[in-house]
Amino acid sequence: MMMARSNALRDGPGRWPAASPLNACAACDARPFSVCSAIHECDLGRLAAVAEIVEIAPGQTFVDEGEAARHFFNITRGTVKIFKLLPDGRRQITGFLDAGDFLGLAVDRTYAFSAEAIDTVRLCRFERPKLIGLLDEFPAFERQLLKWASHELLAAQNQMLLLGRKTARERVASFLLTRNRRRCPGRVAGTLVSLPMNRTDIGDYLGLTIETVSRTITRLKRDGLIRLHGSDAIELLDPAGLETIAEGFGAA
Amino acid sequence: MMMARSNALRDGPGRWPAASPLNACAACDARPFSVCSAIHECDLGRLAAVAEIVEIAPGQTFVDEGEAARHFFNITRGTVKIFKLLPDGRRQITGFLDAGDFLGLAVDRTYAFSAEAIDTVRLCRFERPKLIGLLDEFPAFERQLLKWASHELLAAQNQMLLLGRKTARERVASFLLTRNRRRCPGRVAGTLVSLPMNRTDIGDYLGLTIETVSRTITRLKRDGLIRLHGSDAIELLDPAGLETIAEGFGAA
DNA sequence: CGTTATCTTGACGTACATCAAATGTCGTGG
DNA sequence: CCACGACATTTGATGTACGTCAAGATAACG
Repeated sequence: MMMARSNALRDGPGRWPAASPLNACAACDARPFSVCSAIHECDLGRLAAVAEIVEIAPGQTFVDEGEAARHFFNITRGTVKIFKLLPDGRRQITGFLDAGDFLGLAVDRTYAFSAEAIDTVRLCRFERPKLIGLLDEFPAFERQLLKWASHELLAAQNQMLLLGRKTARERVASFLLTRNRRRCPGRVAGTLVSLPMNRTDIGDYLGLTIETVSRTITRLKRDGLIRLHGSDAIELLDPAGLETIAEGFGAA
Repeated sequence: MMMARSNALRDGPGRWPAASPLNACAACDARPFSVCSAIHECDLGRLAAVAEIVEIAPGQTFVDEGEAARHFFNITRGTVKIFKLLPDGRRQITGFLDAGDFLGLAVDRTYAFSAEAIDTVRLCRFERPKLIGLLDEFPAFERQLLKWASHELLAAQNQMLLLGRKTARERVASFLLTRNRRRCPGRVAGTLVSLPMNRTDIGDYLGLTIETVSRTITRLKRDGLIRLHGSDAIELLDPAGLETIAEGFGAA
């Protein structure tokens, strides 16, 4: 069984600009690939009016499982981890969210998950009633949100397959490929995967221990499939080979 | 590693009534607890016009992973299993759907899952463009669908926690409780859980083998937590005790 | 350059998988 | 009603992938 981990959160709250300038949304780097893209440029004022820009320090938890759900979030910079805990400290990370990702649907009055910033995160925070009001006003926005939910559901099913039926090697290969497919602002399409999260996080995402993750990465390296650039960036030397492993053909 | 299973599907197609009477939706048993409840009684004709009532024989697959996604579905009777396969036959069941459940969101042009009837299933089938047209027409319907997607997302996160971090005993206890919490038409709220799916399905849902499922059930029985009524119904003798196990307090 | 956290590597244990066989269940037909 | 398969479930014996425990090796940092 797994040990509780040190949840070393910096207790200083992030900066919380009291109000967003009306053009904040227009200037947002993340808008092109976020749900907000559904709102026409000329209506961005309405969106900005209900958005509060918040900066979260690395390691800071900004959503607590079980708390009354008061907000939706849209990540505009950095990476967030979403997780659930068992009483003895076992943890399952159910997703990593990057710039452009929307957060807060998996809720039933109270949050069903916690969320913590991995690096410095900037996000837009929406009070739930206000955002829901916006859905009434902009049907295209609601449609986009439904699309996002579908996308997340698809990812969740893939993750269930991974957690329920894949080997450690298949899990790590899948993880690296999934990470590589993300639009990371400032990264050209290529084979260098940046991993802002640490090995413990990767383990808790893949249903493995840190040791197994480390050993598996070492083995992929030995097999010439990847190369490490520091411990937080991995180059995919043979994406096709990794794909074959990830999809479970290794055992066929 | 897991073996490919006998996918004994009856190849006879189900009955496909050519058209639905206009009052079909008004008479539907599943409407009160399905997404269709968002459409007002007086507009049910519009819904019925795009719904095709289909009956699926036990064991018949009616959605194939990778096929072009042409339909949405709403289950009105029976139980369906949703699953993903790996090339060597390993299978992960990502959900069981009962009357009132909606199916078809986790899609990206092609279906990301397969769906098979467990018992005799009756469902409403909607061509995707037509249902999407209905969303434009009835915003409340779209809202309801977003709510359903959120609900599914929440369930998916719980399942990820189960698959990634729970023991076999915790998984089976969780499964029984989740099954017991469902609205099963014709079942009074109580402690008798009906299991239309077989042990192999349960194993593939919980990320375990059939043998482990069986042994775990036997042990829960020995411990006085459950009692078997045949092999497809289980009585929860101590729901609170099961809850304690399911939530992982056993190891705390 | 120590100090400390993170990552890697090694030795060993275990929960669950695999392989194999017995038992139970149910439909079918004599 | 009972005998007989065919299949699902349970039980048993054994294997193994990954977890746990314990050091080292590296990297981050003042």
